[in-house]
Amino acid sequence: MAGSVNKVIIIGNLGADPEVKAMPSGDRMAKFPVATSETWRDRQSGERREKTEWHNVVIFNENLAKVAENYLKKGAKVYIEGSLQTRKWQDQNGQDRYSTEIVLQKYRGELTMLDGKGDGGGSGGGNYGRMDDRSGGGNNDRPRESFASDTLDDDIPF
Amino acid sequence: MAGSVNKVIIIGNLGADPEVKAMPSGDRMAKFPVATSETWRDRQSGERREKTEWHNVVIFNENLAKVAENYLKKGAKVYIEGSLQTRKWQDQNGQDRYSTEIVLQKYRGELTMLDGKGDGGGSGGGNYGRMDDRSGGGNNDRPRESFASDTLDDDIPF
Amino acid sequence: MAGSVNKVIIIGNLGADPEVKAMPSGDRMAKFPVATSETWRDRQSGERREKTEWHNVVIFNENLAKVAENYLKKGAKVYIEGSLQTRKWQDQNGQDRYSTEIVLQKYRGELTMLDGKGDGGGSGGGNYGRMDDRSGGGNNDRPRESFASDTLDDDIPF
Amino acid sequence: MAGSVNKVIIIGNLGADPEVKAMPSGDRMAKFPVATSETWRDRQSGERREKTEWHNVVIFNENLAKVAENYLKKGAKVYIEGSLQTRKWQDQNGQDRYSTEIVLQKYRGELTMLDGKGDGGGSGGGNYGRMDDRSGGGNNDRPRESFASDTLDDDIPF
DNA sequence: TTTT
DNA sequence: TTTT
Repeated sequence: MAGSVNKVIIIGNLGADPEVKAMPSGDRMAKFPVATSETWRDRQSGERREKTEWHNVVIFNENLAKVAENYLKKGAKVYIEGSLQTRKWQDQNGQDRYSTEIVLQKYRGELTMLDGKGDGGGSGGGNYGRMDDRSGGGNNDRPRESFASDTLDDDIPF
Repeated sequence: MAGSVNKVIIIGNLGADPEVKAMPSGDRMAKFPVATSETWRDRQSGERREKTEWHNVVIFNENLAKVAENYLKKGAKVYIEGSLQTRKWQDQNGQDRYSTEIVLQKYRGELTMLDGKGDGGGSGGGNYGRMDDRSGGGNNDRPRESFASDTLDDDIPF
Repeated sequence: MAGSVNKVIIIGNLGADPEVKAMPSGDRMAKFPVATSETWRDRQSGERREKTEWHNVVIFNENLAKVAENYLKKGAKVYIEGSLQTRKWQDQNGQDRYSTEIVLQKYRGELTMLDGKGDGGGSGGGNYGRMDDRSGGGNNDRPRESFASDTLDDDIPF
Repeated sequence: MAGSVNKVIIIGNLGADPEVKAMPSGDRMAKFPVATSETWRDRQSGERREKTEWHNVVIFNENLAKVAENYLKKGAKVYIEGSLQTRKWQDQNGQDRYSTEIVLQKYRGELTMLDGKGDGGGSGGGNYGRMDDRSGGGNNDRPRESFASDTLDDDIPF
């Protein structure tokens, strides 16, 4: 279908440390749950109420998976931009089940840490602020920090 | 949780006519599936491939439900902005199941028709472009078209 | 034009305290600058580089203007969702000038504080997490905290 | 600054054919204006009113610039995702002026055509649906249609 | 299972 | 003028 868009933006907190696995290709992937919630005051009772939504975030992306592995942990607040995918699987009884996930594909999606924890000292220490992966296809073995140099063109006179 | 965001933006086509029902409150709700898809050329085989994702859209909103009822049908292209909600239900065997939906709450979310049906000229021709619901609480029985008058302040000198 | 969307999402830090003014209607408006920036390492020199972008945020919204007045100050990190507007004005020489702003209209837009500063104590203290204004037209004189009760329908069985 | 986001999403119509130029690097860039508008009915007079906003879109991206050159023309409806940049320049009197643009950097941003020109059936019909550029650094001289093969990983078992 |  |  021409002309479609599938985009999810969440800001929330990790409910658990990321699980990181190697995929058959050798690339790593990471998964973690993120909670978003809304609070409001019930009109009738005046009581405070809260509704929490849990999102499964799956990162198929070597570089962002490393970032998740190294910098994210339970409780961290993140900005995540990905797309929705519903995956079909079979339960133990052989019945079809479906899980909807927020997926950051290779070269797609963004992950930004929102905890003001800074860059942890060290000179020239890493800035892992906006971590989207546009490092390009092929072998990009430079450490993650450097690939941001691919994402902004510093030669163009705006 | 303070400081969370839960936002989905999709552009896609309705896979079926909207189902519209009255809720216990008397308000109408509408549901319909929307497909988004991506196409790419397989790197190995050179073949064109496509992956379609289906999204369940649920509108808890009297006015937008009417819009869906009156203007949307199978095949229509729409812009939808809502939030993700995973709903738990029991299947016929009493087992827990989960469905993730894109929900447009009362006073939240946007629905814009993208089919170029336009207003085709003519005076006062209907423009149903951006249909978000901000018609306010309480009884708003004016026809949907007029409630946009609540959403932009025409008195403010920018 | 049917079918258009005009949406800006920024996460950044206030460069100054909000300016709040009363409008002719008596409603308050608020303005403040927000900085976003990107850092990367220059491919040639290996030096760290940074580019900061400044955004003028203008809130035409009694409730969110109050929130800005009471809770935001220079340095605060915020999530802002609004729309782009370019405003024409005349400079001292009578020449046309244009300024582009991120505008949160009445009943439109969102403002979320991302500093983990919490709810500042007090019993049942306010949760000012997601602050979008959907409080409806007409007289809504309840304090800001309560209007969130309009934005989520707690009667609907999901 | 760690943790910032600068994102604009518009759906609107081109006000003119794209201007395409070669940059010093040899890459092409494209520029075009896009209109978004909102209509509403004036609360007092009952008259229909409309406010159109013009956005300058600038594409610093060889592949998307080609797409713009080859497929977009005045009147076309597009989905654009980019970031805000305010550029400083001097007018003929040497006075500083500022222009705010929606910029699609190299390897960043999305451009999707929303005119229902579709692929109209037929085998192998062109699909130019989602055109974001993630083709990677370096020379990517394959025709634009094929670079999408870089953007989705067809080897990963979801 | 997070956070406020 | 922010922030890291």
